[in-house]
Amino acid sequence: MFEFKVKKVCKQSGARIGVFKTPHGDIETPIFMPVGTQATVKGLTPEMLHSINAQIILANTYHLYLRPGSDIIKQAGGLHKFMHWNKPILTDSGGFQVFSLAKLRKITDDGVEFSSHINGSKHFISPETCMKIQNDLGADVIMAFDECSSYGADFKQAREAMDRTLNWLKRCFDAQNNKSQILFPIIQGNMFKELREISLNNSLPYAKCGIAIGGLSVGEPKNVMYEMLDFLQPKYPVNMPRYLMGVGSPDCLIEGFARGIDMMDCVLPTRIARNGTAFVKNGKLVIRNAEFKNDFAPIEEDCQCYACKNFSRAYIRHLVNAGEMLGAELLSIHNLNHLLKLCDQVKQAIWEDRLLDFRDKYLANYNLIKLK
RNA sequence: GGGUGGGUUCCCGAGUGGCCAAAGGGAUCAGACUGUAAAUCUGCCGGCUCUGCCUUCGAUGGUUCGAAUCCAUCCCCGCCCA
Repeated sequence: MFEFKVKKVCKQSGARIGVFKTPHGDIETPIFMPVGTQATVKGLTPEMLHSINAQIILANTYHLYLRPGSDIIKQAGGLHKFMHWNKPILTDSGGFQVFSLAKLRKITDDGVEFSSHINGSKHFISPETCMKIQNDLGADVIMAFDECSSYGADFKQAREAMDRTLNWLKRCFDAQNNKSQILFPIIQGNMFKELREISLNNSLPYAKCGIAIGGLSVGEPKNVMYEMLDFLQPKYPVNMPRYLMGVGSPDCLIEGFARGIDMMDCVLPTRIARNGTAFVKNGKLVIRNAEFKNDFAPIEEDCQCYACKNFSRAYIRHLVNAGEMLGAELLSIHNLNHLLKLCDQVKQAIWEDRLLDFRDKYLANYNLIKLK
């Protein structure tokens, strides 16, 4: 039911164009995946997501398990039906929440005991229960339950988290027998190449059609992340998608794809949208700032998204500053569209074997916004 | 006309002799945000030649070593009575 075909490898970088076949449709890679943690990409209806050509979205095991409960979603007929999204879905395992909600949990080899961030209630998630929850949710791609060590962790801590992740991976693999879902292992190992390599090699037996790189973009300098991706690039199997988790600023997207990554996700476009910022080709515009109060041009002149075709910076700034939800919505549409269009440009550059030229040109203009 | 409550830094509002350039909130302005505890958070928010100085709490004058705070007069505003 799952298959990945590489259709083109960029001679300049090794970046790939591929098609990832899933039960809910084909995904053309490289692709950016909007994040919809709580079974909704905040502010956008599925129709809006279709209109910007979103191909696959994320949802989150931890959050949906706590609320409304995976039983409810199972009862609804699965996530796709529940949220009216008929294209592919990927559910993250909750491993990242174990990391980001660190104060609320206790990790043992068996699993993670944690207090709900919503009401403090006690819960326990093991690799097995994580798989059960993700089975109930019914996403196409499901993620292994992993432990993400924090940036700055020493070798021993990183090693422990990596070992545990591998140990848990085997258990996830054994517990997962739903043929309509594909399990992605997650490579950990913090900033230690040696550990990353061990993690990758030991994950491969369980990687049937996809593998993920976790634990990056957790505070380290970008160069450190790029170096790690460079290190890993020649080591992945060719015939499966590679998913770099949680990375998605425009520059990182290009740099990641250039290093052979096929899929990325990130909350950044929708989060900064809600906080009044728009991606544009040379960086970002803090649209809530005073300089836009009488700027009646669209966010981006040549952008074809709904927000840019119909509304001005001044209007969107007004909405954002007035706390009107439409402001966040329009910026979210724009930002997601911006990243998805960037994927198209990357794809085009790969076809034409000029991805590194494209990257260099893009980065030369990035962060060079000087409007006034 | 009589009585009464009140006028505080852009707004609301605390402060009733020194620890007050003045709590708190809002607005404004700016910054951050990368597998979403985020429509959140942070900073700034009288001026300057900025570890100090200057101007400010309706106005003016006074008491005091010292006043947004006490006294006097005046000017506004709210409420009650006539």
